[in-house]
Amino acid sequence: MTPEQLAPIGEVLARLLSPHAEVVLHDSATDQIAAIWNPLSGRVPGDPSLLGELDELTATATDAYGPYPKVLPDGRRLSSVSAVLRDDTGEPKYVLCVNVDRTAFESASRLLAAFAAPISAQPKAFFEHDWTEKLNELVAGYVQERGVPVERLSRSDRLELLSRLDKAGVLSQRKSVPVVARALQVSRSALYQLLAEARKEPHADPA
Amino acid sequence: MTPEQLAPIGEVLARLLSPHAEVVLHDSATDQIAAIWNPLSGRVPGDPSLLGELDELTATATDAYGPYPKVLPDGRRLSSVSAVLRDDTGEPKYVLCVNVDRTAFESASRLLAAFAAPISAQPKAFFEHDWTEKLNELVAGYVQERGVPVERLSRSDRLELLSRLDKAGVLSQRKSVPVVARALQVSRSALYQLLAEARKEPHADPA
DNA sequence: TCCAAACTGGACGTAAAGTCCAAAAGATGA
DNA sequence: TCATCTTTTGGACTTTACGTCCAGTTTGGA
Repeated sequence: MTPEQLAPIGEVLARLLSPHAEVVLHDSATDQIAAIWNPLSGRVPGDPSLLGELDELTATATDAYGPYPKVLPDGRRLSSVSAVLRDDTGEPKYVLCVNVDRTAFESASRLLAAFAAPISAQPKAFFEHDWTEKLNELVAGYVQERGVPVERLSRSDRLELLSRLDKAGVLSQRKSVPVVARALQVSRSALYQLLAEARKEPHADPA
Repeated sequence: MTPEQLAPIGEVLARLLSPHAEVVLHDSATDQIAAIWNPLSGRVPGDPSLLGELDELTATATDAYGPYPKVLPDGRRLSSVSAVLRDDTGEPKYVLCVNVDRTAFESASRLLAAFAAPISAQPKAFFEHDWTEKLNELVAGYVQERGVPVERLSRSDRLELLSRLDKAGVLSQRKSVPVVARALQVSRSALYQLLAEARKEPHADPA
């Protein structure tokens, strides 16, 4: 379990709570900040952790702490939680802290009560109702794009096209496999082979 | 990196955001829920994850996804983020998801815009191609229409709702049956019985 | 309270979904 | 042209999801 492996967690939490929270990963060996996302406190990796009290932590039943209150030098109030992460031997290795700035919520909550307006949302039109239609469109589109009829598409063409179909969800439609195979003019076996390949190497679309 | 080692993170996040969020740890090997804290969705460990292609994930620059929108069967709207956790070899091993119930915030969307706004739908691709969304929308819509929660719908209500779901093509989506059954809160068997009935008597829409 | 209708969990047969392989068909280059 | 490498094919085979069925239990009304 390395900081790199844990990074997605920090990243994702920072995003979820942005801009009202910071996420800090402390290394308990060095007692320094190993990584930090969206720092509210202005700290950077390498800074001392100043959490010292790992001993306190080890006393408790669970490795989850908080939420408990904190205050920043500038007066902002925080809610904080901490998770102790242990290595395979059970030794504490990292401490992950999330600090949420409550000031925004507090002031908001005061103003909130008055406005209780419902929000109507537009259900989007999702997957094509008739997936064969979708299939046809995609195939036709591709063929036109290449100016080559299906039966003369190269292997890599088929790979690319199949990848698109897969991403469009056509293949997660019931009983679609044989139909798709016929559309691409390959055998069912070949389809699965191509599919395995297509899914391995995601043919990055320029998005 | 085991679920046990990661447990404190889940615990701590659930506490921090409680009662407005659930935290789910997916095992990408089995595509099942390894652990869940404060379940809003009623899922339990061992349930299928319904995460889509992990391959898609490998394509991206970062292992952090979201926030993106979701809807629960009961109509609550969620903000979700996901973090992909890899083992030493770089293989995806777990996916940690945090789902925050936004309904409380939505009524204050203006004030809390910063919190609720960054809902740029992006990783559409990686959660199973959105028939679950459709399912949720339809169920939520129906529930709202009747003003009765799912678990108290009458038989004929369920029949009607199921008919809609069927017409919307949800049931011709692979692996959807158990999910739909759970959404309607009936057993798989009962679902098939209802379905047979629904298909016999097309509950004529006035079209 | 009792009955009939409905639901449940599980067993079961079937049909797709996927995997695998040996042989055929195409490519490639000397 | 021949030898070799790659890809495709058809088919056998395993696994997974679908759909049916049934006995036992629950539920909602009369």
